[in-house]
Amino acid sequence: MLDPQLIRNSLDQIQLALTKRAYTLDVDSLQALDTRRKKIQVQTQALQSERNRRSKQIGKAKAAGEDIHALLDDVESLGDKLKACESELQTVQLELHDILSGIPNTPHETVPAGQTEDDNVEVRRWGEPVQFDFVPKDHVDLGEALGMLDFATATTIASSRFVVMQGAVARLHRALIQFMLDTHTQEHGYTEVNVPYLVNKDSLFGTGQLPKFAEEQFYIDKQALYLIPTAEVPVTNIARDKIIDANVMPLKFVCHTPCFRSEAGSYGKDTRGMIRQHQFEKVEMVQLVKPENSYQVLEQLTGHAEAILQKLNLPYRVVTLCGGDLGFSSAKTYDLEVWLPGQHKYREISSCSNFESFQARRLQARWRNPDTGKPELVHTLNGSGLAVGRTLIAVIENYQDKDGKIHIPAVLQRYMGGMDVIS
RNA sequence: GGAGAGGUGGCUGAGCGGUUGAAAGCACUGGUCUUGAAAACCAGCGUGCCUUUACGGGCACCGAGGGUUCGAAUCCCUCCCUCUCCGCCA
Repeated sequence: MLDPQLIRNSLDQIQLALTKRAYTLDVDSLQALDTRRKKIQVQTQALQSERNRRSKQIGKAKAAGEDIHALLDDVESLGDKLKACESELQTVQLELHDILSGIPNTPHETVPAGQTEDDNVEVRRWGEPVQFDFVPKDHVDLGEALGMLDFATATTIASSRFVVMQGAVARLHRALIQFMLDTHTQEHGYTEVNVPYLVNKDSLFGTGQLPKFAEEQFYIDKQALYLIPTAEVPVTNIARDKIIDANVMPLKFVCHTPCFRSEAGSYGKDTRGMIRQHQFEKVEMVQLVKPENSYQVLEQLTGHAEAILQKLNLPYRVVTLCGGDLGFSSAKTYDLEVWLPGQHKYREISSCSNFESFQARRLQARWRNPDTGKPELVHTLNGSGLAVGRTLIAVIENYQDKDGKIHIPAVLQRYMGGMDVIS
């Protein structure tokens, strides 16, 4: 949610910023609604004030043993008027809140203009795609040939967009998780957390998945809980309705969870293999920081995700998302794209974002600024470090040999009981 | 799932229809005292919103949402959560 203060006072500026993400803000109706809100609020509060004043008088008169009938008659006429005003105020405030909570974050000034992912700007590349002296296979062919990836069985168990992993590939998947968690906790200073995989509405609202993206979520009607689409939701919500002590900041959490996405609206997309699944695992980094640091932290956090790819020796590039490709809550996002020989393409494997105070305002996640003594909104950031399923794909495809064996990256061998090749 | 108890400010905890945004204590901040510190004493100390050039004034908030009343932290209803005991269970 954007700062209502800014919306009132600098609406044109916000509108201009939002054009970068091709979002058109209906300035006129928003302004008209807020003017109405203001008028009704002033009126309501005046009536409430009057009622309070007279009720106090009645209290005093009664205590003094005076006759209160005249006073009661006097206050009677207030009631209906006040009720009407209060309910109208509530209606208008709800309407305003609905509109406000549907407006995306304003992009940071360094975010490039553009409509689609084709307009994203490459920042840097790391590593050289391997030149194979044979035609490289994709992870589906490799995994099925090894008997360790089984999409058909998963479909009979659940539906499409699931997978069954077996043997050394299942273990490699687990090894990746361990390796990522160890790296972030031991080398990057994150605290490991374990969180609920089911969350309530308020949590999803807080991070911005609701109300706009309800279709993307798996929902359990009976208990009114949602399966998490990313650890970002439960982990960031650790700070909901809290005032964080300045001297424990920044809060840095790393968390491994499964993620569940309905993938509504992406029917034809990435139907082959493990790229786009209803269920996948991810290691997520989340930071809650002082506002003045957040862009510096975004660079660091992106570096932490890159470190995993570098240790795995997987070639990748970093792109800055353009305004049109930016997520709803994000002010600036770097995507990390790993080289997949099977697709002969760079594909997204991590997304690192600064949400500034956008999520914090929805969450009421604050810290006490020692300079002002007042609670102020924190800035929230997160980044995948990394998407485990896609990392598994990248390892399988980049480390294949002409016999269809998968060589295990050196940093993972200790998690594989010393195994160095899967065959 | 059954029975009971309870949810009040950063924390502990009083209030159970009127002048209570809320006693008291702790914590915190400023001051006095002290070479310094501690102790003691004095003062201050919730959040959001509206209004005002400013000083200030006003409204709302005692788990959430409704209701009764001139007036609700206090009474009634619904829901959520926590704790204790019993049952069931990884």
